[in-house]
Order: sequence, then C-alpha cells, then structure tokens
Amino acid sequence: MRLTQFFLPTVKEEPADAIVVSHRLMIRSGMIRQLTSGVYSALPLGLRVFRKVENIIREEMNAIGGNEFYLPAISPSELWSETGRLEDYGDLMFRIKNRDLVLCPTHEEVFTSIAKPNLISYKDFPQVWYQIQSKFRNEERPRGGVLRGRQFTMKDAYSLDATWEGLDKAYDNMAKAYRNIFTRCGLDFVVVSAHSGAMGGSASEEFMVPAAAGEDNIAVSEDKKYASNIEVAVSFKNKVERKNSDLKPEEFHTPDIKTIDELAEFVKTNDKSRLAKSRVFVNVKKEGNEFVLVLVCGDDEVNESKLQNYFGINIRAAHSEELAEISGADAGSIGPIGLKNKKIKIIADLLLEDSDELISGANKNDYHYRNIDLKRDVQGIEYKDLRTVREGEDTIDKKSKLKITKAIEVGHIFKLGTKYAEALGAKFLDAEGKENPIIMGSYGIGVERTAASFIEQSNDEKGIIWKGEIAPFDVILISLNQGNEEIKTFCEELYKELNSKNVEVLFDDRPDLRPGVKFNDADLIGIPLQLIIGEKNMKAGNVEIKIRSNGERIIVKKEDAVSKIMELNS
RNA sequence: CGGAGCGUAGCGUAGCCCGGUAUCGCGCCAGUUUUGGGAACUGGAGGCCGCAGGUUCGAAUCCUGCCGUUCCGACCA
Repeated sequence: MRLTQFFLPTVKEEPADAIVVSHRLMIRSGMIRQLTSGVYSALPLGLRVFRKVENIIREEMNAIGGNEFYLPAISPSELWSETGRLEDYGDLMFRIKNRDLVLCPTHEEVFTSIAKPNLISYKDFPQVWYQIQSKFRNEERPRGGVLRGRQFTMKDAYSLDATWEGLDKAYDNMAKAYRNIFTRCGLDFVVVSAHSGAMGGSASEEFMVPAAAGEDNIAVSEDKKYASNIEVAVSFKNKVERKNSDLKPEEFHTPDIKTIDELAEFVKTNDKSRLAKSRVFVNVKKEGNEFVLVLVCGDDEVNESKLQNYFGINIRAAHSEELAEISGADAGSIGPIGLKNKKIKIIADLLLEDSDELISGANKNDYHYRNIDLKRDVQGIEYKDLRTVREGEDTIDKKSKLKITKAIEVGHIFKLGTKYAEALGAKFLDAEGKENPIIMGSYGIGVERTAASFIEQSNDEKGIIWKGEIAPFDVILISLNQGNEEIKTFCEELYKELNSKNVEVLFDDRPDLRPGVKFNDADLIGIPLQLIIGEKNMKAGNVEIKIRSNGERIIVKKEDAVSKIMELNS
C-alpha cells in the first residue's frame, strides 16, 4: 500500500477528549474516529489491525471444529422475553422504536433458536458455532475509546452438547483456543476465575490483560497458582475470635459518628474487625422486595457480586428512604439489633461467624450497641463469604500472598448449562428416546478491545509499538526524497519485490515532506520495521533498517535490503 | 443514577468575570528557498462562537431551557 493512496489521518496534537493511552494513540495514529459517545468508526489502519485479530480468532475457532455463522444484529424482543433477559438487561439493551425489535447485545437466544429445530437427536452433537459480528450495548458510561463502547465487534461462540462431559470438553478446548489466540495477539494475559453475572450458568473464566486502564480488579497470587476476578476472589483470614464473656448488649451515645473510621477513633481501638459494618440491600422481586442486612468486619467491604450469587442478579443497595423505613435510622447507625422491620433477613460474613463483643449501629441515629453476640443476640442469622479480598492477604492454602491489579477483560468463557435451552424449549432425544435440553457453553472475545489492550501494553512516548501477528503492516518503506530519481526508482523496486514476497509493506512515497515528518509518523503508527532510503546512505550503496521496538538501526548494503527485512520479519 | 467540566475554523486554544461581530498555534491553498528527526519567508482561504428562546440600541460574553461530549463517583453505613 502506498501512503499517497492510503487514508491515514495522523494527528500531531493530543486529542482533548482522550485520556486513556490506547484511546489517544488510536486516534493519533489514524486507526479510529469517534462518531458519538461510545461509537467509533474504524479507519483503514485500524481495520487492518482488527481484521488481523479476527483472522487469528477465526483460525483458532476453525481449528477446534467451529462453524462460522453470520447472524442478524436485530432480533424480535419476544425472543428475549422468553429467557427473561429483556428485563434483566433493562436499559443496557437498545430497543427499536417503530418495530418490536431489539439490537442484540449478545446472541445466545438467536443461536439457540437455530439449534432448537435442527439439533434434535443426540447424534447431532457436539457442535461449536461462532460468529464475528457487531454487538450493541447501551452502556451508561462509555469510556477509554473502544475499551467500552456502545457498538463493538465481538466473536461469540457457543458449544452445544448432549452431555455434561461434552460441555466440559468443549469448554477446555475453547480455553486452549483462547490461550492460543491471545498469545498470538502478543498479549500478556492472565486467566482468572470469574463471576457469571447476567449470563447465568456455572463455571466461568476471564482472560485478563493487566493494564492501568482496566476496569476490573484481579487478585493473583505471587506464586501465580491462584488468579481470580476480585468479584469472586477468596483468601485465608482468621475468624474474629470469640471471647465468651457474659457482657450484655449496651446502647451508647455516638454523636455525629457516621463512618467506621470515626467510630474506631471514638471507641479508641485499632482493631476494626469487631466494629461490624452493616449494609442494607434490596433483592428486587416481582412479588415484592426482599431486604437483606449484610454484616462484615469494619475494615472489610461487602462484595456485591458474591451477594448476587446468593440472591440472583437483582440486588441493589437500599435507598436512604428505604433505610429509614427498615431501620429507623440513617446509614451510619444501622445494625442487627433493634431493627424496625423484623422480617429483614440478616447475613454476616464468615469471619464474623459466632463472634461476640461486637459494636454496631443501634438503628437509632447517633447511637451504637456494644457487646453484641451474634450467636446469642441475632436469631436466624446466616453466614456466607461476603467480603472483598485485599492486597497482601494469604491465599487459601497459605502458601502465597495475593496481589491486586487492574486489568482489561478481553475474553470470557462460560459453562451455561441448560438455561437457554430450557427457556426456549431446545430439546433433543437421547439414546433412550428421552427428551433433554441442549447443554450449552458461551464464549466471547472483544475484537477492538483486544487491539486496544495490546496498545496499552506496548507503546512509548512516540507512539504505538506493534509486534508480531497483529501489526497493521510488517514494514514501512520510507523514501526520504522522492525528488531524487535514484531513490525513487530504488524504492519502487523494493516495494515491488517485498510485495512479491508477501511482505506487507506500507510505502511512504509522499513527496515534498521533510524527513522528520515521515519519521514521526512511522514511529507513531508503530510498524515493527522501518526501511529508510535516503541520500546519505545511498551514496555509500547502503540503506538503513530501524527496529521500532528497541530503536536499533541496522545499515545494510542496498542489495541485501530485502533479504534482511525477510530475516527480521520472520 | 449522583457530581464536576467543556462545547469558538479540520485539530488544539484565547476571549466570557467586566456586552461593541473573534485571538493565537498547528494544519490547509499559492509562490520562493529548503530537504536524515514535526522547515523559513511572503501572500491567502476558512467561523449561524452547540441549538432555541430571553434581556439589551447591541450577545461568543448576561439569563432560561435544551442538546452534545468528557471526566470522577456509584460510596460511606
């Protein structure tokens, strides 16, 4: 491709609206342009990268027997009502106004609707189906350019099996394929166990790229044997010790004490574990809301994802009016004793199991109780793992410590089970002639996000540093002086020869530009190799090759240019 | 959903407090000279100052509403 024909609008100045590194570089290098919030156009350079990611995915999906489909991006809302997801997704789903259709945020329903009339015998299995296609999600707050957009390209795959063993095998194959894909994309990634969220289903893992721009937090042990999304991460910690004293609960005045820190200071303690923190959540249900009081140690945070795992996905924090109604007090003075609403369910973190001498809110503004014994004083209390792990805590096996890092989720694999098949009635006959729901798995990769994640991990002050298979071109051929006939002619020869050897070359044949402009553009768009043809070296019969990643410059005889490029490119 | 900021030429911005038809840089066009790390000079083109309404002799500037967009937070209990 000649730069005189290639649309490459590079930008010298920093875009005002782009904060995240990959976002800035994708705009500056002419890969993408924003159309509106969370919606981006892929420009030719960006598209080349996205296509390379897609092709790697395609090859790896095909290698495990995947069938490529191309499904519609719009589908009837009725299909989503049947699985309950029209409601579950809520505003995250775009709805079409003048027809009863929605823009698909994912495609379990549509794929299942194809499976239903066509996979009807156990002999029809196993199947792996996938597509690479646009998804639409009405994100409340898009951010970081293509890292979280309202329209994006996703590879979504589905395994369809007649047996649970089949699902396990499909899932393992997919996990291997994902490792291949992200390795080939040149990413430094971690596989973590994950929360299943709105998808439903059991086992699930995420492929995470550690990066400052990440929106997820992952806990990884120093020995690398444990890796988990913080939403489901667990650690080893001693329970709050039971003292077995006979002290009775006692109310005391705590004027203007709202936070645990203030309370700790007020009662003069450094150990916040006995200052039980109370939070009230609402489990939104059709038949009426259910309220849950959650107790954790004062220095811990409630992990809402874990809470959702116990109650379903409709958990939210209670509003202040609801708090007043339930407790009789405002946030800051809520506790397990003396609640106005007696029907509220009380659950506490496992660390607090059967603990005593706790301090917690008295459900009366500016008052707390001391000497609370959960075993004695709180009837019907249940204990669950509800806390969020913290940096430096021991792993469950006590052999290592946890580190917490921000990361970008580039891929996610789930064992869905029979949720969608049951909801949509997708059944098959087994060898005994019995009807069973199809057992499914669901597997996604964000294409643009994968490319952006690479940039997050590979850049410097001058721009992007592409490496390996997803570089938009292998080499940029820079003619420093198109006005010089010898240089011009030689560049044309090089261009032709490299193309004939299937080296992907971008030829900077722009006339009348100063060398600095060309060098800076080349560094910005970050093509791995720069083949620089200028008068200085040509006089001595030489050309220069610059390696973008380490800045190394190699001078070679002009007749060796192509073979050297081939060698460096392999 | 809560909070904050911003919308002026293709891009980045000044002006706004304190009203008088818009500043600068980059880029763009023409010419001359340059040509190995974002050239110099000369001349030029380009603006419903986000939209609508209001106040005023007069609005980029003041007031009201709307739209767009970015960032932070979504906690503490």
